[in-house]
Amino acid sequence: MANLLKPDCINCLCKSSCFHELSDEELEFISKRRVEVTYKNKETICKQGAFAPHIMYLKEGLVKVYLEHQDRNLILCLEPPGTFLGLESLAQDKIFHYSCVTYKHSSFCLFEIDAFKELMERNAKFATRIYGELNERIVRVYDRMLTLTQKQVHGRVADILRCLSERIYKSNEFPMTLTRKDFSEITVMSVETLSRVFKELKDEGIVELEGKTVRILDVDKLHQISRTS
Amino acid sequence: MANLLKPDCINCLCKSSCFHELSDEELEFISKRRVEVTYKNKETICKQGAFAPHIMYLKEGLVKVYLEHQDRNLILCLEPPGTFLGLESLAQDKIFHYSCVTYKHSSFCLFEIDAFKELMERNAKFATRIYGELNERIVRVYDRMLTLTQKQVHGRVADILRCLSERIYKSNEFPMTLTRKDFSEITVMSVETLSRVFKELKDEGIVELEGKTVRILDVDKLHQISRTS
DNA sequence: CGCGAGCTTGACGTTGTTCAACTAGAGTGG
DNA sequence: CCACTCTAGTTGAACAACGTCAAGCTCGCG
Repeated sequence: MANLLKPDCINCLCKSSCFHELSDEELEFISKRRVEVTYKNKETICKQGAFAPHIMYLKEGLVKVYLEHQDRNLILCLEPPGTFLGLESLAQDKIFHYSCVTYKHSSFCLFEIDAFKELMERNAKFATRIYGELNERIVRVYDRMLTLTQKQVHGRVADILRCLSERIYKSNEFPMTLTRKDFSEITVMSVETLSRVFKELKDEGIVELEGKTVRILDVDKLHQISRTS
Repeated sequence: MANLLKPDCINCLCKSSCFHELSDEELEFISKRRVEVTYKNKETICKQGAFAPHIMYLKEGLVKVYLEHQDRNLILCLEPPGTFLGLESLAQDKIFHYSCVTYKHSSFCLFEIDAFKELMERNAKFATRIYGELNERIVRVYDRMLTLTQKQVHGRVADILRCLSERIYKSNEFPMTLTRKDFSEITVMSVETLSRVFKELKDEGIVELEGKTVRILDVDKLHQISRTS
């Protein structure tokens, strides 16, 4: 570790805004019950059904959160840096309710689940913030459910492109780290269908998909496709 | 009102178990910021996008929670008595994130949202219980998402029948208060397809659907259909 | 140069929707 | 009490959307 200062939650620059509610004493408490881990691409961060010993905070990278179902998976959402994973395991049974896998090299802070829970019970404002995090996720999942059940293939592809552009990378141009297989899993369609939809989007000049970058050329049309399914 | 005692949260027999965490003083506090309302069948309880002035607690009845999307709706879940509605509006913007409509005559307690929130900040154990309620919902929604995106029509119908039998009515025999239209909306398919699936389930002796009662005759087969899609 | 993974393309099959016709039962008015 | 209407439900046939299968392409890599 190049940094002379032992990293901790007090001085951390990438900590969640939820932690702003904590006193220095509380930050020190949680800092002592925290470890940092990095994962390579395609590594499993947590496994559906396994014990949940910690809450995970994604500092850097990109992960998919998914349910395992027979040979197919259902991707619940993608998560960019700055999000907690495993919050669903706090309340009931300390079992992971989903699996997570990295889409690229990613680093995490892991917090002992009991310490995290204790902090929530001690500090109501912190609890409220965490509540808000979970809440944001649930509202996003509602929306995703709408996309997957009510929209046709074009709308679904448009929605995921918008998600990557607006929520994950916050730019109209972003790297395509996902393979066609990944992307088809997220949009819940076959790779072949995805390929055909991409072709149409390219032909109509709505997106550029050359090499390893995606460029959204016509945001309005993409929105329109998203709306009109 | 036949009851001589003014109804309050302290003596209420159908209050949420979350309220067991509250002191008498806190119960009195929330009781004063509470009203009771009853709705007839098909009445709208809350409207997606509108201000959320209260948290709703379903004492008796049955409601559908759904997102509005163009001319079609996406039903997020059904809720039986004993559940809170509107918890998603606590954290962020005090806007209802979904609409709710009764499926039959239903009665609610409505709690002022700010009072509810204050209670959560004052009493961490109560907050934890409410957190748990939201959490249970999110996990259930994940599962529903799996059903709707990964299973074929037979599996989806089987899942909803199981939901009604196991979670809502807790019996293998229950009244069919839903119309075919309602049911098709829940299972996300056309009424015609639903009709055909019902016919097959009847023909195979798995369920009985005569008149206004549903009787599940072969639970194992229903589970199997649910699993094998 | 050959190999293989990831991607694309076309032909065809499956699933479920749509449209239209028909049926049964409930409610209404004469 | 009966004819009439209306709605909910059922059934069949045509059709659309998407998946599957198979073949071919492209590009990086040994």
